[in-house]
Amino acid sequence: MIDIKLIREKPDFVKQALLNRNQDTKIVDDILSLDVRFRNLTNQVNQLRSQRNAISKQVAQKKASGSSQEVEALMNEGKKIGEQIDSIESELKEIEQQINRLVLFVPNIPDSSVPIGKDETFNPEIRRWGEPRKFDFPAQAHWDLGPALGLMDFDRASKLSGSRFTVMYKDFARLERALMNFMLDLHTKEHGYTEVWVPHLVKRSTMTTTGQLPKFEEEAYRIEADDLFLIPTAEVPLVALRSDEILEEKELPLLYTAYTPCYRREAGSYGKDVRGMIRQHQFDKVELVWITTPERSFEDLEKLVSHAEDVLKRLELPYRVIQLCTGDLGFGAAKTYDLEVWLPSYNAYKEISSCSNDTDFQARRGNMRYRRKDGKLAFVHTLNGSGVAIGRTLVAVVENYQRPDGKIDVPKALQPYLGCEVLG
RNA sequence: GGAGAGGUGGCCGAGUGGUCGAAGGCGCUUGCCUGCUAAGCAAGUGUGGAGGUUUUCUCCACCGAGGGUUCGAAUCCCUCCCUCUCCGCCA
Repeated sequence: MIDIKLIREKPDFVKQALLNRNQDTKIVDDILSLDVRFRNLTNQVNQLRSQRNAISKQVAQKKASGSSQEVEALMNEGKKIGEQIDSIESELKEIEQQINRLVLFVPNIPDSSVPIGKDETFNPEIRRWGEPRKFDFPAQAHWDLGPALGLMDFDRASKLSGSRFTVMYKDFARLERALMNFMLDLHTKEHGYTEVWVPHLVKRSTMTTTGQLPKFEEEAYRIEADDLFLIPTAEVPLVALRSDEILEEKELPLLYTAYTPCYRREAGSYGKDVRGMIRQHQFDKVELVWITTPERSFEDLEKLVSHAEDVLKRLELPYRVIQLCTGDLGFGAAKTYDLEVWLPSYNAYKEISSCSNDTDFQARRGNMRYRRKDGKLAFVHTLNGSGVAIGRTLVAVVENYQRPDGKIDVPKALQPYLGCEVLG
């Protein structure tokens, strides 16, 4: 969440940020009017409390030295003030709850370096790497190749679980596992990340820290009996790992990586990417998370992006980097780069990683602070990025490395993990 | 699922109705001392909010959360949440 003081002191700035995100600004006015009332009542109640505290002190003194009449009078006065306090407090509490609820629905402020635009058509391309392969035979989509090889099974997947699920066998199942290990090894051995193994079911408060709740509850799978949520990304447990803690400046930045499955209801994406395993209710991903300081978080984002890019470079998959404009930015993000890999079946670049600086947005929600060298406390900054989505990487490898005979060449970087040069 | 214990400042830990925002210790900061390091000595050291004469100050809140009793609650009562232990079940 953003600092309520920012709304209080620079409401026009916040409204402009919302407009840049292509969103309604009414929420700012709603919060402002509640806040005025809140501060007004706070002052009233503080004065009354101060009076009551003074009376209570006198009671204690007079009990030892004064007359019982004096004590009686003071106690009555205190009681009257107490009644006034009670009535103001109940109103105050209600207003505070409303403010807190609303503030959780305000998105992060886009960084000043983010281009302004109303939707994804305004996302600038930052750079490209590699050349899309020219096929001298009719290239197939993975949803044709996979089943033809007997390694991908969409029919039985839907028998088991419905749409947007996949079953894989033998070499493709191994490929999934190889990619997982390849990515984790790369990030831990060469990029300095600490591998973490995390729960896949998390509490409501954990999902609130990272911003999935309360606004996007309908997109998450929820276990009703225990009010637990299936994580939509390892970002959730990795970022919240250090919530409600005070870190030392010298231990920052913390670099975490984790492999997890990701579970998404994909509500509202009907008709999108319905073929193959591009958009699934369950997919594997290796996630990268930084917990860092405000001074360096934007530089760190560049590093994080380069770590995700390194995965695609080593797999020799053509990709491009785009920056999300204000209108396309996620709820918690101040700045985001997407990596898009070349997919022959789409004849286009397709998102395979999203890397964001959430600044102090998640840190405020999760109360994640650090003690600076000068002794002051400040909120940390959190970054997250896919390093990268494994299912889509498998698709990219299968489609980009396909051969005329329908089998798949294994990228050099994966050969040690698979122990062979051809799949199928 | 059954039974029990517990949640106090950065950490540990005392504190059962009135100068308790909270002893003590550790840690941290600064100074002194010291060939170096360590140790030692001294002082300081919670967070948040509102206001203001805005680098000095005042007030308020906060001892898991919420309610209650009371003139007054870390302390008493109720509800909830969380953690841990033992038993049962179980990969």
